[in-house]
Formats: sequence, C-alpha cells, structure tokens
Amino acid sequence: MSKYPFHEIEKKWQNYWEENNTFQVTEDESIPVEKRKYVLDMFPYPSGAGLHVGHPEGYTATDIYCRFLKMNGYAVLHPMGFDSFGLPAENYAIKTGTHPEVSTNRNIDKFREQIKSLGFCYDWSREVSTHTADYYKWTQWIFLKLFEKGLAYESEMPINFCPSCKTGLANEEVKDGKCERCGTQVIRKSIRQWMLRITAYADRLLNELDGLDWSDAIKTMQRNWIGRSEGANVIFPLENSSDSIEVYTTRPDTLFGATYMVLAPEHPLVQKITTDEQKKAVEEYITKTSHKSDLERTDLAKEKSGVFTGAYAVNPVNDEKIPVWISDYVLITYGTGAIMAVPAHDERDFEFAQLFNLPVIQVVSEDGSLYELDQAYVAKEDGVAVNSAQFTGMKTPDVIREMIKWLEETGRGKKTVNYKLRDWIFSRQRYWGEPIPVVHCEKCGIVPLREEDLPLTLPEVESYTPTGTGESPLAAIEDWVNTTCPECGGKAKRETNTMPQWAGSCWYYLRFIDPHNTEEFVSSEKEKYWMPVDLYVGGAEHAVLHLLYSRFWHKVLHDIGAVSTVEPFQRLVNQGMILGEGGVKMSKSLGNVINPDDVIKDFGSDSMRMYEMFMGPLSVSKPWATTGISGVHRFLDRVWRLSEERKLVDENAPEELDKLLHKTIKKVTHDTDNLEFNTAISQMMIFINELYKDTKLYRSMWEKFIKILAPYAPHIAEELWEKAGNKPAVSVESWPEYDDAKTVESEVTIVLQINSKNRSKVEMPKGSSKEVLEKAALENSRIKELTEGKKIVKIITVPDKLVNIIAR
RNA sequence: GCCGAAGUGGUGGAAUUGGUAGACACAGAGGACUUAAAAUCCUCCGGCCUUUAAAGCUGUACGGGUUCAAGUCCCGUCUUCGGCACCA
Repeated sequence: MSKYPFHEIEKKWQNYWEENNTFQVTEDESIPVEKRKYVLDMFPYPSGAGLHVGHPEGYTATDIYCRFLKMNGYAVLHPMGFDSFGLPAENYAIKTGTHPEVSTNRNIDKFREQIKSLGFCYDWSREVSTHTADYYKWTQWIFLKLFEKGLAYESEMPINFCPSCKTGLANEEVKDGKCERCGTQVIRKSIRQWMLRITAYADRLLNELDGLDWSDAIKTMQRNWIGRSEGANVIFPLENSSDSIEVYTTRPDTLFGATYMVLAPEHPLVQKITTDEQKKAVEEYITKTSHKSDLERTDLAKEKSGVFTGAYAVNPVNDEKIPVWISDYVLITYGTGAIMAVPAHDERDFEFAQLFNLPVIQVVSEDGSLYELDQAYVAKEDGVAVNSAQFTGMKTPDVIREMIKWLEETGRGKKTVNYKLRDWIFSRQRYWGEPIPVVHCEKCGIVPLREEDLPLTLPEVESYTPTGTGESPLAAIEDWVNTTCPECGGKAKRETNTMPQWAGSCWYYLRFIDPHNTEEFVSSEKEKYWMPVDLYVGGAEHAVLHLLYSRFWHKVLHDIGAVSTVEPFQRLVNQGMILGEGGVKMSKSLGNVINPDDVIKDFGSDSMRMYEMFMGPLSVSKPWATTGISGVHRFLDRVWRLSEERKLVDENAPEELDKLLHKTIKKVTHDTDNLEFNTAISQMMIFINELYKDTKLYRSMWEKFIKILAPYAPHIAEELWEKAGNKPAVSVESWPEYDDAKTVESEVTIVLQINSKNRSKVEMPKGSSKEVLEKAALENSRIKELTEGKKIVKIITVPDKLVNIIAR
C-alpha cells in the first residue's frame, strides 16, 4: 500500500546511529544540573515469546521524550537492559534440558534485535542483564549490606507456597489466593525462609510517597498495601491466671462493649488456657483450620466458625468476666493475633455473636440514646458514647483519645500503630536466581560471605527440577554446598535458596549509571550526576511489587550512604494496556496477539511508533486496530511524497501557512513536553494537510517540520533531512523555536448567542473591546432579525470569545 | 463490601482557567483518475424534522442542581475497568 522505501531507510539510519555512537552519553560537568535528565523504561523480562506490542508503547513514549530533550540541549541518560532471572527460563530448562543461561541469552539477543529495530535512542553501551555474574555480584553485595543492618533474617513460619512452582512466595505475589505467575492456588507451608525486614521501613515508605510525582492511583495502592492504622494495644488479664491477652484495636472507645474475646487458632496462649472440657473441640477446630488455605479461609467469610476455650478474661474497664473463643476470622499475622470482640460496633463480631448467641452491648449511639441494633453501628466520626461510665456522652473521637490516655495512665494499654505490610519472604527454592551469599557453619551459625569472595556464582546442576521439599535444586550439588566457614574455617554448608526475581530489578537503575564499574556498584560522583530518575515509564502491574521493593532497597542504600536521594523514581507514568481488537485482552488463547515484527514488516517502525502514540493518551488502555495504523502510515507517506514531488524553494511561505507552522511547533513542543503525543501528531497532520493545498515546498519551513517530526518518526526524518541537502543527523540538531506572535490569529471568530443559544458568528480583530463586540453583535443582520420586537435585558461579552444577548 | 480510575458519533479519540462539542484519524457513502483494480485526490459523514436550500430542535452514561452559559463545577444513581478483601 505504500510507496516510500521505509525498510531501506530504517536500516540505513539505525546503522548510522550505531556506527556514529549518536546516542552515547557521558557525564559532562559543563551541563547544569537542571539540564540533566534520567529517563528510564521498566526493563523487560526476555521471554521466549519475544517483544509484545505493549513494550514499544512505553519505550516509544520515553524515546520521543528523550530525543526531544536532547534536541533541547539536555544531557539525557536513557538506558536499556534485561531482567533476566526468572521462572520461565527455568521451567523451559526443566522441560528441554537447555541451560537457563543458554535460552536466556538467546532470548536477550532476540529482544535486543527487536528493540533496536524500532530505532530507539538507547545508549547500548550501558546495557546490563541481571543474570550475569558481573551484575549479580552487586545484588549479592547489597544483600550483605541488608544482612549487616539486621534487615535480612531467617525464619521458619507458615508462608505462601505455590505447589506448581514449588517455591515460597511473597505476599505481594499472591493474587486472589493464587500464584501471581502461574495461577495455581497457593497453600500454607512451613519452611525455612529468608525474610527482609521491609516493615522497618513502613513509615518511610508511606510518608515519602507524598513528595513523588506519581499517579494517585499507584500512590493509593501503595498506601493501602502498607495499611497503616492507629489504635491501642489493651491488656485483658485472664481469670485465675497470671497470663493476659493483649489485643490491638482501632476502637478503644468501644471497650465497654467488649463481650467476648477471640484468639487466632495459631495463638500461643490457646494451648495454655484451654480447659480440659474444651480441649477436644479446640484441637479439632485447630486441625480443621490448619488444613485450610488462605483462600478457603477467606472464601468462608460469609460463614463464621469458632470454639469456646473454656477460659475467661477480665475487661479492664469494668472488670466484667468475658469468654475467650478461638476463630479463624482472627489472623495471627496481624496485630497481636487476638481481638476484643465488640459485636455492637463491628460487623464481623456482630455476625459471630449472632451465630453463637453472645451478648451485644451498645456503647456508641447516633444521638446518645439507646436503641435496638439489627446490625453493627460502626460510625467512627460522629458517634456518641453510651453505657460507658465516665465517657458517656462524649463524641467518639474524644473517647478514643481519652480512653488511650486512661489506658496509659493505668498501665492497662498503650497507643499503637499497626501496618498490614509484612516482611518480605525473600528466598525461593529454585535454581535460576542469585545465590544468597551466606553459609551455615556448624560452629558460628549463619555467616555472610566476605565481599571479596563475591560473586558467588551459580553452579552447574544435573537437574533443574525443584524438589518441592523446601530445598532448591542447588542442595543436590554436594561439592558446591559443602564449603568452609569464612569466619572460623570450619565445615559449613552454603545457603541453597536463591533470591526472588525482584532482587535484580530493585537496583538496576543504579547500575545503568555506571555499568562497568568493577570496584563499586556505582560510583558516587556518577550517581550524584544522574539520580534520581526523572521519568520512569512502565506498566501498572508492579504497583506493589517492584515499585515497593525497589523503594525499600533504595532507602536502605541511602541510609548506608551509598546513594544520595531518598527516593529512586521522582516521576512515574504508567502506560495503559494495549488490548486486542474489540477491546479484549491480547492472549495466545484468543489468537489476537499482534506481533511487532509483522507490523514493522508491513508498515515500518516509524509507522509502528507513531501509531502507538496516536492511539490515545499514554496512560489509558486502548484497543489495537490494524486499520488504524494505515492512517499514520498514510500520513508519513504523504510527507515523503512532498519531498519527492516538489522542489525545495528558498522563498518565504505565505503568511497563513507560516502562522500554521509556528502554531504547529508550539503545540508539538508543549504536547511532547507533557507526554501528550496523540495531539502532537494530530497537529502535524493538520500542518501537512494544509501544506498539500500549496504547491511549493519552502526550505526553512520544511526543515523545521522535519525537526519536530524527528522524535516521532526518526528514520524518515533523517532521510528527509539528508535529502534536503543537510548533513546528518537531524537527531542532534536543535529543536526549532517558534515566534509566539505568529501563533495568535489577528482575527477571531466571535460566537453570537441569544439567550445562550448560538445564533450567528462574526469575524473580529483579536483584542476588540467589549463595546466594539457588542456593537458588532447588535448590528449583525441575523441577530437584528431575531431580536426584533424584543427587549434586550442584558449582554454578556467575553473578549475574543462570544457575545450573549439576553432578550425577552 | 472498601479504595482508585473512567463513561463523548459506527470506532480510536479531541476540546487552556466553564464560553462554537465531535479536532485528527479509522470505518462507511458518493465522485474523479484508470480498460480495470490498487494507490492517490475531492466531497459527505451524531440524531431528529423538513428537505431545493436555509433554518430549527436535540445530543457528552442516567436523574437533579449552580450559572447568562456545563463534556467541564456540585449532589445523587447506574455501568465498566483496575486494586484490596475477615487487617480488628
């Protein structure tokens, strides 16, 4: 369908940029700080399927932005690399026996070639892959720092385990009770795990979000995930015992309404306090719930269950004796693993009380009176305390404050903050990941490797198949496992768990700054030169995974003085998903996956780039339409034909066309700067459509147009630039200026309304006074006709916009 | 259930601080060129009513409100998408 030789042109200029190192960037101290930009894409996992059309969407956006910045005199760091540890390569190895490194390197080569075929301005001399020893040496180094700071520790507790991937998972990797990667239902399993103490940074991860230029959607997701809440811990003494139960509540104001208590089935006190009569029932219940997965426990949300332990506790506010139950609606992992139940003011407690016939005592009321409750009254802002001794009559927020004060004064409790965020389960019982650089010494216990012994490289194994017993395939390699202790030189065994996929991506943006440094993970001068990342573009699927983990690592690195900024990514933009035709998700099973290679083959990469940007705003999801790409392709073809069919002339363009050029430059400048690429492209189309109405091709106008086209369709722009008799490359030329005076029309259309309805319009000089506009409006023949015999009540005039005549 | 984002022609989408709704494209219809097709170029293209034309009415999920004026602001409802989900 096309005429212009895009294949030839694109190959030619990609080779040119590569041979001339057009896009290599170094730290130039003469460039002022505000003119240094770090623009980053989320680097891809090099899957066997190759590039998806979703990848180039974000990459094109950053590419256009970077090329625009470069043409505006900025030093721009724009790197690309590969997040290359991960399960697919390992699963492929299990199936075929191919070493994951072999298939990974092959996939990387394929990805690199595909990415290069789109003509992005990456500085390829900075490419990194997380699976190489040069890289993961430093991932391991950071782990040692975490260990030194006490932020990495071993633990044996029930965790999420994927029976299909045969490995433990982080909480963030479980979606709807299923493994994020393979969709298998996750089970609880108790295995020895490495944990990272991300909870120690909960407050900072929360508070320091405020200064970031991220979408509210992602910030809110992170806030909710961290889940901070304020309340109080309250101690309930047990009857006839020296033990007591500590609970966490956000509603200490409802203490007078506590009519029973509930412990999580896993709570350590359960065994101790259960009476002989209740022992059997309690044990049965515990066995039953321990077999449930998390999903089953939440699935049964509608139907509460529980057992009385036989024990009683004493409510510290009124010395009432209340029964202690166990139930799986109380989670051992949150708060203290025990609650005081206030059925009158908590939906779950109300439901439980109904089921087991436990008393309901109202202690908060809408208006201070008592009434029959047929459901829990949970209002926290404007309730009034009732049945609450000295607090009766006070507003809920005041009661909360006063109650905490009373608890603290009497030693019965204290103000407490809780988080939903839990420590990060960091080890995986798999092969294809960074080995954790510690040994288990018979004498010294857990001993970290010395820095000079890094990297600890992955050994060759016979079989990649995970054992499923909680040991990684590494455990089978005896001569690797058996080693000596770096501390005492005695016998020791290596840690055989590996790090999760997220480890490498936690800090890759720092390595791009100084990728070949063998002495440090990044030199601090270079780090200061570029950090923080000024613009980070990628999908929203990492909202609480990568984006939370890397913020955590970054803060730790900041604390040890290794990086200069508190946050890694100053501005984050999430690209929308590209859906299949008809608005459904692209998937293999639906057979609606678009392969970028095919698109490039049929239309060229300039068309591919422009189409993805023309589809709509960057951050919204939009369906692919193969017919749609022909529109932008036609546009590029029209641009090409102008250069073929017309001779360049050195005369001045007609005034109207010249004005349109300046308007176009202005709009493209503004829109590109704001990542509003779709409207910038529209404006270029408008310009070309107008240019077609003329018969000449005016050199200075044409060259300026080529420059603004260059970030969007760089290959054809280079070719046109050369064809116009210029020396390459337009990519390093400076961005054209526009004359603001030429972007304003001397004549504007004034809309004439009668009673707010459009009735006519008139052309007037821009800046005409209200009086002039009103006069013109009243003299307009159509207006005259329609206001004939009516009384003009009022005239509203908006300069350069409209005149609205109110007539009766 | 809770939190977040969004609802504009047949389709993707435009529309500075409220001021000509539908830019730019796609699809469609008609025409020019051609032996013919493709490509290209030109015209039309929200709905309704008239229809030769002009004009008119209506229209941005739905129902209200503020205003001379609402896609845009306020209140309520519905729908879709994304996230969380017994977090005390």
